[in-house]
Amino acid sequence: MSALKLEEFLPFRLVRAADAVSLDFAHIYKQKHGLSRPEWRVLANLAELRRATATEIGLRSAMHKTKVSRAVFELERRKWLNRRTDGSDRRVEWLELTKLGEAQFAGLAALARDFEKRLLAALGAGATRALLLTLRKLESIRLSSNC
Amino acid sequence: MSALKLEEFLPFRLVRAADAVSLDFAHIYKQKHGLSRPEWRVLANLAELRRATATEIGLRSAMHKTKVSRAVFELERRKWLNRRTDGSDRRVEWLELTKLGEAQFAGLAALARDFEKRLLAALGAGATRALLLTLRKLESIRLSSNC
DNA sequence: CGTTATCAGTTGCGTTTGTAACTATTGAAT
DNA sequence: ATTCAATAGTTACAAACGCAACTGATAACG
Repeated sequence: MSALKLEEFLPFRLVRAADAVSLDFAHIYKQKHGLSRPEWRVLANLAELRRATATEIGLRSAMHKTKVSRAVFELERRKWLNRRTDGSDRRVEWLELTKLGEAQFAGLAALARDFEKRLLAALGAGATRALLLTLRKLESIRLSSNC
Repeated sequence: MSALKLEEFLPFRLVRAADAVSLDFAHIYKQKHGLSRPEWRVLANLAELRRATATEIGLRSAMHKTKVSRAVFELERRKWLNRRTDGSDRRVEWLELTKLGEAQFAGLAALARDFEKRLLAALGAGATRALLLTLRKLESIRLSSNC
């Protein structure tokens, strides 16, 4: 009657798969550098953007601003990034990696690309492309009526 | 050099999409019944299995046993489920939904199926099937060397 | 201008989480 | 039989989290 097949229910399956894969990868940056996931994300975003604000990073990676704030604080403490207040709007702080931060990231990025390569090999190029497309579609849909 | 395109990096994309979809759905059971995600999961598993142990539920939904333990406690407090110690192995506790629990679940399951239907409509049947298959493949792969 | 709203980012605080240690029970080994 | 390992589940504690309230700064509007 009220049957709901959990194994075919996307919210459930997505979270379980995402947890599995991301925990698997998290093992790399946690083990090797003691980074948390928010810290890894800030690092990766900053490596890609060269220069960004905390808000920007939060938007791109769907992280709460307090998470970003704390991750930035920790990376700054490690001297992996530095912040500079914007000249024309002193609310804004521009973040960028230090030489040290870039170097640390380079090592991690190599591991990430390797991980990526193995995923691609396991799934196949077509399925991977299709997956990325489907994920984008999923993100663009807002189904329940939460504001 | 050390470029890593985050938007094409699966661990990142999977988590972000899963967060979006599951938060979207979580809105339903949080708003309507004040359930947490672990609680919802225990409820759904139990509705499907009719009878299960906490360990079993933890395995099926990849939840830490303390999470399951606390969710079970809360659902028992609400009298949505009851536990009975196994006759031949008194370590094991069999869980099952009460009439109340089943009734509450029935309402939620209807909303879940509706949510599911809208997802299916948005993605298409083929893409949905492909997604589920790909997710299964992802879960079966263990890439990094974490034991 | 002066008031009010808005925005970037931080911090206080209660809640949720995972780790590790614990209880209780059963199975295995000598 | 006695000891040791393994298992189901709970609990204590510290870390991580999100919300709401805050500071400081700019923009918008009368």
